[in-house]
Amino acid sequence: MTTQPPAADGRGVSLIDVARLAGVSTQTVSRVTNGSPKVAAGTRDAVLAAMDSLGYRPNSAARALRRGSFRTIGVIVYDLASYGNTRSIDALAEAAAHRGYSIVLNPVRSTSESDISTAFTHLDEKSVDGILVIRDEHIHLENSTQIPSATPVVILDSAAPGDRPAVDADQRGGARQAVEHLLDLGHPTVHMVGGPTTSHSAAEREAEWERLLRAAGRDVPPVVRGDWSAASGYEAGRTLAADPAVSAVFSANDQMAVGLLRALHEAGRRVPDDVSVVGFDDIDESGWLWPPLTTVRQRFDESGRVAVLKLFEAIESGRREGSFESVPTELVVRGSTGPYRPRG
Amino acid sequence: MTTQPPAADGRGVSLIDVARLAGVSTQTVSRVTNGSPKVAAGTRDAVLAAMDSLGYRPNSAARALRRGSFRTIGVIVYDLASYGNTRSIDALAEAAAHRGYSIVLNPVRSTSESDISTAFTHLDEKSVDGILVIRDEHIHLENSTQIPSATPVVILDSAAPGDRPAVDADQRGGARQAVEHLLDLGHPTVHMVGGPTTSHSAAEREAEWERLLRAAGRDVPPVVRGDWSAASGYEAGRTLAADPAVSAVFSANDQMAVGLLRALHEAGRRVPDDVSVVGFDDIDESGWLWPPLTTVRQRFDESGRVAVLKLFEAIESGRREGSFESVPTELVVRGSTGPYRPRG
DNA sequence: TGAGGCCATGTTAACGTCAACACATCCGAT
DNA sequence: ATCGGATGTGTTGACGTTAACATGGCCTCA
Repeated sequence: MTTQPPAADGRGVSLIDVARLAGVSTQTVSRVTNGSPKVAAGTRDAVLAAMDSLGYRPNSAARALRRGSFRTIGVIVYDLASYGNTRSIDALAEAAAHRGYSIVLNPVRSTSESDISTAFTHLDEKSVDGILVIRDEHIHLENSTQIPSATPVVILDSAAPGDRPAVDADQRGGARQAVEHLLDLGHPTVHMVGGPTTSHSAAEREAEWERLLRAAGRDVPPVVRGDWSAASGYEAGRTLAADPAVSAVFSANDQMAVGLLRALHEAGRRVPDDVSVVGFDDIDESGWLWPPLTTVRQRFDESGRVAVLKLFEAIESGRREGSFESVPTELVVRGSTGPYRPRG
Repeated sequence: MTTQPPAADGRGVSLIDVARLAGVSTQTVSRVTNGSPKVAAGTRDAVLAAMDSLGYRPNSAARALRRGSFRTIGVIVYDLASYGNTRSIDALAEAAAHRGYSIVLNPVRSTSESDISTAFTHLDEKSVDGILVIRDEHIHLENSTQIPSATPVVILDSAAPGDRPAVDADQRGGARQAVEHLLDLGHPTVHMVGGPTTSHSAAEREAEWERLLRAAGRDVPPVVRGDWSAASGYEAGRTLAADPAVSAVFSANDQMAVGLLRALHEAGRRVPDDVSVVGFDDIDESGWLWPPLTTVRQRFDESGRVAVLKLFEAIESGRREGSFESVPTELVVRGSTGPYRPRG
């Protein structure tokens, strides 16, 4: 029952100790820990008993050295503190743990080549079995000779260059849900608060928004651009609030929508009576803002899960090229959107 | 310039290859990688050149096996998706990376003994050099024989049992800043939206709130309790909005304050004219809510940094007992608080 | 001029695990 | 009786690195 203190001597208990106590060879002990069928029941029990009384734990460093794999996947993430990324990582870590893998976290500050290379090098040294890159910008892996060709890489949150496997939310589909919802409510057109130009998802959302407006023969007003922050949403909101033609706004994320709502309030434009607002992400607060925010929910956890599965697939199959997988979004209608009412 | 593909054969390049190419012994190469001073400049250059042309990367599994340390610290976190924890982890990872350590992430779902034990066991097998536990509840490490006594543990976010080193924001000080701010504004008393009873920080904030009210000879109204979520804040807000005596509310976190604001809006109680609200945390959105939220800012990044430093200290000194460190908070006054105005 | 010491380098062995092979049994089929 | 083939177990060596010790050359100082 493992209540023993971990052996008087400072060092850990090894296969040898267990083998000695059980009166077998180390190889037999190894077979037991790895669940080999070629062990007699009696022997197995004796070994298990010995392991238990000694409090034996396999040493994964030795294991890793021996088999070249550490049962570990490296995660390179550019903005750990963002809502979605955290969600994805949480789900991803669980999925990985479920398979007996651990996560080595590697937050990267800047986009610079050298930072990325360093991260890859670092992970390579750790003998990770695969690498997951969470990144909403276009990634130049081409230059990264740092990635040993043997290590599979999956990109999360962005289209991947070349033929690498990638996972992303269905940005286009989500934007479509948002824009169609607003058009269905009778709004003559939809204004857009866009994300930063470097962002892949921002570009996708905008492209789809524009495509739909054109397809419906509506005006395509200029994009008011933010940087994802609530502060930038507020700025955008001040601009939009000043324009009486604005009756519906699609914000590329919820945080900017928060600032947007405040700007509209301050300008005396009521939501949703005067202006309807749709966000993107469905962060925790969205449903409890005033008014509660209609938004496009991303299944971040699902993305994380899918990404790990793809990675395992690559690890196991040894294949390096891969397909793109898109995770569906869902429109959540709340109080911030309503039917179009001409000014009067 | 490492543009070479990593050697035609599948396996990695080892010390032996480098040594052979440079015409020295493996030990000398090892000394170079570890920056030993006892290497002649000429030899060092030759070795570096060889490493470079071969694209050599040290194998950390072998290293770990040899020296029993993996230059890795394990992080056990109970709620990865929470704003503060993410911030802390981000800062902590950077501080660790700075010292050449990596982070193994170990999110834990439940509080159950077995879950915790599993996490510890898992990390122990990974030969981590230290463990950081991020947890806002009281932790029963006593029962965890799983922790090898050799591995230092630092607790972040909570008082630690026994004499283990711990780091936490100055919960009491933060609560004091909030309550004193409201009393200074002339409010006869301060109502409180509390966090879950299991939470350490919630308890601290409440205790201080109560202490201050008593010290000032004010009424101590019953705590309206939430679970940190905006949804629960909304519920709490409905209760408080119905009570005309409520003129100032201290919410144990910002998320609940979001829901609280909405409930007050809906009930027609204006903020800050009728009711002042103070939150805790200073999440990204707080400054852009309507009205912008006065709140107590936690320096999550600082907490993370301090925790790693403490851990390194423990790793290096070998000492296991440790002190408690508290990270100061800061009151951020915004639009949600104003002077007391008797109803009328 | 020789003793002592420092310096740069090499040699050996070991960290804990597991794959590959070798070797006993024991079984049933010829 | 003999052989082929399971079945369970032991032996050997290697994964890549580094600590500990060994060596040989050169410098300094008495």
